[in-house]
Amino acid sequence: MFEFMNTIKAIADSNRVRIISILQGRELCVCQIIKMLNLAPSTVSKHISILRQARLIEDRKEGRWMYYRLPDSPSPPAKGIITLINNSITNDQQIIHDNQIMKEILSVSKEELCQTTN
Amino acid sequence: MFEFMNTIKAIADSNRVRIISILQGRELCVCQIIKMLNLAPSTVSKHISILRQARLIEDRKEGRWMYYRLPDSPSPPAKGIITLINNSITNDQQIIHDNQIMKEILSVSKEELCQTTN
DNA sequence: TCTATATTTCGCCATATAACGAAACGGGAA
DNA sequence: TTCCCGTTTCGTTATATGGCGAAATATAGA
Repeated sequence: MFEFMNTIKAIADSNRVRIISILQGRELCVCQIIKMLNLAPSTVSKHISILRQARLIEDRKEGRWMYYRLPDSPSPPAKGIITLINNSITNDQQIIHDNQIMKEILSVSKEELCQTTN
Repeated sequence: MFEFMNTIKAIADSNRVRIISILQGRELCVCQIIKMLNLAPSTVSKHISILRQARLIEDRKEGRWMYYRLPDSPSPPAKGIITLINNSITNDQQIIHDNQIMKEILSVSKEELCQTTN
């Protein structure tokens, strides 16, 4: 029960659902997620730590950059919830918009992107 | 997105997950749910109203009693979440205990049960 | 009508949570 | 080492949430 509730509470925030959604099939660095959500870096970092603690995302460090992705082998609750999110919000306006923004973000080099973020 | 988040937030509380779980395959009146959760009637009523507002439960009034059950035709998010709950916590200690308590509750007539609740 | 009882609503309090900015941390580069 | 920059941690603030008891509501029965 604790693990299940922990996982549910991790996605009981729309910004965290947006992070899970935008990580479908790709890996992103924190500065890209910050740009997408348009929130303060400290706020986004907190959201990410909650998702990671619930094992809904995994990380990889490369130099100064942290990359996040959906787990390669998600736990049963994580798998169920990621599937639920995908099935529930694919046609959502916000999610469609996020994907458009992400296209623009990915068209800019990371060096250029990050210097305007902090 | 709003509907999905509303449904997720509705189950982002373990007492409300316990209500959904104990309503599997049956209809219960409020006093029985109060007994099961061992919380104040006003608290349980609030939990129930949140679940109802999210269309995770339906009600039926019979005299002074309100009966609640899972929806006959749940909305897509409700269906997904109810399934997720069932798959995730069937072997949970708390849920097993709740089912035992519910057996005892159902063995008592409602008249006897409710007079000790309020 | 009046009373009793099941449930809900309201008001309050304590705690949890999301947001921010400032400061700390960690790794690359000068 | 020293500086820079991406990220995280910390402290604060505003709002949301869960809990309770008291009062309101609704209905059955005397």
